[in-house]
Amino acid sequence: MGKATIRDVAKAAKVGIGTVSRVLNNSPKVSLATRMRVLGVIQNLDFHPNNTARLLSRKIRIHNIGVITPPFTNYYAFADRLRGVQRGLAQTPTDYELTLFSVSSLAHFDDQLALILQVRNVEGLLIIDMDLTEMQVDALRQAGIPFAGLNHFRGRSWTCIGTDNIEGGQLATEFLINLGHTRIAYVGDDFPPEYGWPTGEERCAGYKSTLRKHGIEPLDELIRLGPYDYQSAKTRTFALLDLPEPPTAIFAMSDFLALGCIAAIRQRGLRVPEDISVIGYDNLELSFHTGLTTVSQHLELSGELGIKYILSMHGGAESEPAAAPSLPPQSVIVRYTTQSISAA
Amino acid sequence: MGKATIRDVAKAAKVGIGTVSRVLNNSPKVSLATRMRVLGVIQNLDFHPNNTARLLSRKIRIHNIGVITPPFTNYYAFADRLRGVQRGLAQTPTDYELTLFSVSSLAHFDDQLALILQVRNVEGLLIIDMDLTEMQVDALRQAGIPFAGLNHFRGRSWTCIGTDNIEGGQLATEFLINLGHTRIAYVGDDFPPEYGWPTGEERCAGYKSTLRKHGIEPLDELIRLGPYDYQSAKTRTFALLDLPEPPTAIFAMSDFLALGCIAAIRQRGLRVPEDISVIGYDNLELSFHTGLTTVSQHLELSGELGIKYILSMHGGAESEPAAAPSLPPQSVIVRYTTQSISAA
DNA sequence: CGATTCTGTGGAAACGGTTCCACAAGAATC
DNA sequence: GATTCTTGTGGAACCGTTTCCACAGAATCG
Repeated sequence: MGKATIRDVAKAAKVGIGTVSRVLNNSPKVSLATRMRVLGVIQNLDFHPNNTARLLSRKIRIHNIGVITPPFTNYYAFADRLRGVQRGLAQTPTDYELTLFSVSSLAHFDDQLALILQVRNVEGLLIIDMDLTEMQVDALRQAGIPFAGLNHFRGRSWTCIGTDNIEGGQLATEFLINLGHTRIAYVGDDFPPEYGWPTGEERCAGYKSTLRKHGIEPLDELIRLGPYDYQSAKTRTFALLDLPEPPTAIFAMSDFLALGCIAAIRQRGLRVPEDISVIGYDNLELSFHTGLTTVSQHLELSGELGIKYILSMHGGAESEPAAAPSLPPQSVIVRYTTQSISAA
Repeated sequence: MGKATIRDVAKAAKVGIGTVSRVLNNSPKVSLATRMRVLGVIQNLDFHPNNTARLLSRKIRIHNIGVITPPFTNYYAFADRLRGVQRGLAQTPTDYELTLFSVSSLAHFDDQLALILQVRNVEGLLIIDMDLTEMQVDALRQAGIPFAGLNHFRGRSWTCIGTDNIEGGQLATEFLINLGHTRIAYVGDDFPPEYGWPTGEERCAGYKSTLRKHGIEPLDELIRLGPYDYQSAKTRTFALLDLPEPPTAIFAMSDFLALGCIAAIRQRGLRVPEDISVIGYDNLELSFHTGLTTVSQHLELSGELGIKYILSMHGGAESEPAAAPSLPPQSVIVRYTTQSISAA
């Protein structure tokens, strides 16, 4: 059922297949009577034309690039990357389309990837903020689909376009230390996080190593890990504020969580940055508007470079992949949520 | 050229087409020597398999819904809507994919639409923040593609999922008047705006009618129209502040512009809301984080209802379109950028 | 009234892959 | 040495449309 073809329709309406096709395409050369009869049969049989056959017959080739997107928390980080992808695509005069696959869990990601591999309806793949297993990488290579991750993970054998998270963690921590802070808390996600990406772990490692470099021992009570959401970041910040000796600065693993921290601090009647400094990570467009000090990781640019990389791969020889594009160095964008401890 | 088929490859490699297909699909039942020879020929001829033929032959049917997105200003409004679309799709257990078409100008929009109609690679269409001409509507209906606009325009013959902009304009203005303001400025886009949507015009109409209802004559010097961008909103706000008698409140046509207004006011050393109140329109997630008072227009929900509407259309009879879903009434979300004039 | 156009219509061939059956030739088995 | 099994291969048939050519019958024309 539901598998009616144009031939079934033709038979049922006692016309030729050409006539059915003409009706479907609103060709004027069909008499009204015939047209009505055919349309009736189409309704009856619940016939839906198969677009694949249509495209094949018309010799239309469609090219599209898949974009795999993580679940919905921190949507703006994804949005900033996607904007870059669209911008990059618009700058290249090609007829590629963008197909969005959204993923609701790690298992679902695996399914989606398997489906994409099987159907192969995509000539390139951009994977936002998710990690790949070696098996998945092999499968992708096998299938000859150019792909890149939009993010950065250390030591991966595949192209990741993003900035180094350990370095970024060091940068943020160094910045706070230079401001005179020594009691610096870290608010981030669990290890291993739900979606298997080591981003938070790396940023935290950068935080710890920098503290040690300056002779400060990282304290467990100042490192608050948990689910990656706004509410939870608030809760963990409250816990920090309840400490006998609260931190004077917080490094949040992302701007999204940083906003949760700030909300919690203000809710307690404390001021940012006068009482506590907060630095985030991402430099979302959102963070410009909220005046958040943060580490810029060139989200939008990563999307733009990513799509261009994919497009460059597809034209030519797949044996020698184009050099992975690299982003400019990340840096601390100083705004209004951090200040020197001596100024307090 | 570039049009090599599997048969060309077979001929050139002196093998059967079945063998070529087996090489392409990594079937184990091909001897190494043959495989290498075929791969060589594939490289030589620059052969790329036609995926449409593949899908047809494998009897795989792909269903996708197109999403047309406006240019890149105010990307977060689009992102909030898109998030709703993805959420709605995830809630429905179907195998639809989402294809993104981005549009860079009105002419480009027309081209894109024509292309979509011609190729018909899409079984439903969600049009974000763009208006359609009657011709375009007819063409879409003709093609039998269910579609909906994510926004709201008065008196359109097609389904628009959004909240009424005149009402919203009234709501915002009424709110400011109730706070005691009488010198209320409006900052919005040009009429007719670049992309042909009357959103700004309608909001401004609501603003004017509400002023008049309260016996206040709208003043040209307080109505500042111009390009839809952040910088320009700042410039226009500076002009308002330079007036002999500046406004005590500003109604910005969108949260995005409102943030520009606020930035300008603060840059002059004035305070929001103590010196000037600002209300926006949209209730982006961003606006929650910036503490902006605004009119909620249920952006995310519009996406969710939109995709569900499209999906419901496609299953059943196209003759009787499902009732267009309607959003809950909009309301003013009071945050921290507005206050009573007497409190100053 | 026969020749010519026009209007609808039927259906074979084509689009470019996959799949399945047939089969050759060498290897393994008895 | 005859039989069976295995491995690799060739190519027809098929997927579901569009398109083009052929053609019947009605209308128009000289």
